Amino acid sequence: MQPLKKYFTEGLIQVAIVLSLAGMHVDVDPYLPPPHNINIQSPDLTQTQFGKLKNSPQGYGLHMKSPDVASVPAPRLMHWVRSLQHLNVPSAQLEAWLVHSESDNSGTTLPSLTGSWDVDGDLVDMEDSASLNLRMGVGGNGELGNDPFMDDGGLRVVTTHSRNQMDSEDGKEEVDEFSLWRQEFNQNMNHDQLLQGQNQYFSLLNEDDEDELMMDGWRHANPFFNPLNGMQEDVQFTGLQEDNSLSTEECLQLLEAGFPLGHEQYLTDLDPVRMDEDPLQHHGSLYSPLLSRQEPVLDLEEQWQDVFSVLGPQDTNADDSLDSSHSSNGGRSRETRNFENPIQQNLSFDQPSFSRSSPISFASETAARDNSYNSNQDDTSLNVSNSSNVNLNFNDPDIIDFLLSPISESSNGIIRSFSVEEPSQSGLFQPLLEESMLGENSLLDLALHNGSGHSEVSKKEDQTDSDSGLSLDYSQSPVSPNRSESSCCSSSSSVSSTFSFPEVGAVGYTRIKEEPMDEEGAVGGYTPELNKMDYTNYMQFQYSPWFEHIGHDHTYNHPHYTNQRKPFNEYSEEPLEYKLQEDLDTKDEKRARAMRIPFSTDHIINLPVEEFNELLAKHRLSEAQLTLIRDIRRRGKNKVAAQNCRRRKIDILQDLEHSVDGLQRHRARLLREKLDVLHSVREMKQRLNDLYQEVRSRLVEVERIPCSAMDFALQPGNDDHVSKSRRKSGKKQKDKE
DNA sequence: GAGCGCTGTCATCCT
DNA sequence: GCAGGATGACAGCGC
Repeated sequence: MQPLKKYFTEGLIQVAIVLSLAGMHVDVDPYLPPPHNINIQSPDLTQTQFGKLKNSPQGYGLHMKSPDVASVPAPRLMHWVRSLQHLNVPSAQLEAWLVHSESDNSGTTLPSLTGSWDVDGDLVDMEDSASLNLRMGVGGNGELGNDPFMDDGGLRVVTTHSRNQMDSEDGKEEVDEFSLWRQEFNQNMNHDQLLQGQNQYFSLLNEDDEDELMMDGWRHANPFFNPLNGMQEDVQFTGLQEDNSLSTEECLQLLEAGFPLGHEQYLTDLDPVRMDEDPLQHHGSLYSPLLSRQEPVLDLEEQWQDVFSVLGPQDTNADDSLDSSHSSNGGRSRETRNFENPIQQNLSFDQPSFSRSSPISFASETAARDNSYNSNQDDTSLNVSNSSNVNLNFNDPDIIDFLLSPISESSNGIIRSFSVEEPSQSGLFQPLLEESMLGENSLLDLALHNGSGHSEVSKKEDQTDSDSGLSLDYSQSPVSPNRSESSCCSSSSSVSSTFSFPEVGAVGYTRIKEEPMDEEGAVGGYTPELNKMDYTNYMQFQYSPWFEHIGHDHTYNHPHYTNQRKPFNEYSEEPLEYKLQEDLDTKDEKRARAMRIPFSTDHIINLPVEEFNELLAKHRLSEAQLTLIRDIRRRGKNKVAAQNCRRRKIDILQDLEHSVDGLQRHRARLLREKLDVLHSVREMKQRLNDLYQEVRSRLVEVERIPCSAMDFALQPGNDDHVSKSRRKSGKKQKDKE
């Protein structure tokens, strides 16, 4: 049995270390020796030290090397080992340290302070708030993770003690030392490792895919993130007073009598193995109804991303908060897991979670690992939940009923430090929300206004789009470089018979879209292929998802758009003699007539090179005539090219206008979605605040706990700040007593 | 007459 | 090297 024990315990430690190094927090405290003579690699020393501790009256449950370990069946150990794989921690949690009781009814509890404890209720270890915050915020909840040695297969006794009581205890130095060592270990190892993972995650945040993943996972897990100040709204439910506690009986009564089965499962039936077996059966109820489950994931993700993208500089804070929360969960790898499976993330009860990543979490300060509720043991307090991944839906009336359920006066237990580390959102968030929404409303109005301004353009484009599908036969273009010589004359004839040119002179490129075109695509020098070649980036942008592509005609070299004032058949069917057209003479025509050029300018310009050369060869022309003919041809072609160029330029501008129009519409839509999201967030915060007030009032009424409204106000700031405040308030309370 | 848009032309580069 | 397309620049023209 001893080898088996050694095998499993060492294996667990190794697995935990490996997972921790991988950025996943695993509470290895119970597996490690006290601070003195630390030799992690020496299980013998560890066993010795903890065996020493175990022998002490306070050593109960402290060390995994205790004989309890040996008594743990191997399959269960294997369960624990396997449970280490489940590191998904939801971000949206409400953490609370609800119930601690002691068998001897001496139980005084400290507000949500973690610590070692003994079964007799004697103080073993106590950590101050700072330590608690460290643990809870950066991974201290690992103590609430799986701890096989805290698992006796049944109910867990969760006891906390005031520091005063702790100080009054004698013979606890050794245990205190161990406590300090654990604290240091958490700080030096877990915290550093987690920070390292956090930094690694920070370094990856600039990547778009990471942002998407982050947003995706966070969107599911953190509906209470404040997009305005970018702060994770750390909300912790902690006790109000130190000298009150919620008795185990009361908790059991709560569960037995009124607490709904579903939530009872949340709070008690948290066997990781069972959850692992069928996590999906829980996920539905674990999701916050504040977020529409029916809304497509991509839609929500898009909205969240849009919101954060619009928030601008606040994104940094948001990222910080996110990073803090996520990194506290162990780094990137863990984040990826969470994002990949937000459901599992909400269902992984066997892994520690952290308050910073848990804006609203509901966790009990318990050392129990199986989170099971065993009513057969009467000397234990209710392990309300594992600190991990128990999400309470505060819109759920069952949850509210549970929180507001009467607490027996005979109870020696109490919900302790029931404060919320966030000021009333109506006070803090509301102005920010209003300001943000106001600003974005202005942006929205502006965007809509701009969009309307471009609507005319869109209409024009839409109208022109009706013509966009028409184009001319490419092969029929007289200026087409691909046009075969054999088809030149015949095709030109057909073209000339098909089209008429009302305008004299060059056809204006601004009128290009007013003419019908065939469906054969672009013609001439400016082909779609050329367009793609020349404007690759533009076309890529044009075909972007949000860009409503409107086809444009680029058939600039179509004969219709060329400077053809005469039918093509005039030179193809008639003799090549110069035909005087006094009314239509251009400068070149006049020059040609003056030089007695025997061809029309159209022939000179539009004939293919070979035919043109043949034409020149057939006639005996002087050098001046030849030069003039070549100049006419060059200018004519250049004129057409210039027209095409200008036409193309206009089309590009129109396309850009369309792109701007489409982007503005897209932006307006995003702003509307953002407003919707902000509205939802505000509603959620308001509901949460109302719930806080209800809880406070109920506590005042039932428990007669004097507490100020500030104790139930959401207060911003880091955990340390709130914890210090809590600690100070606790001292004040003691002083009053 | 100035301003503006359209057009033609030239020069240049590139294919 | 030639032909021709593309394009910026300039000028002319008409409104």
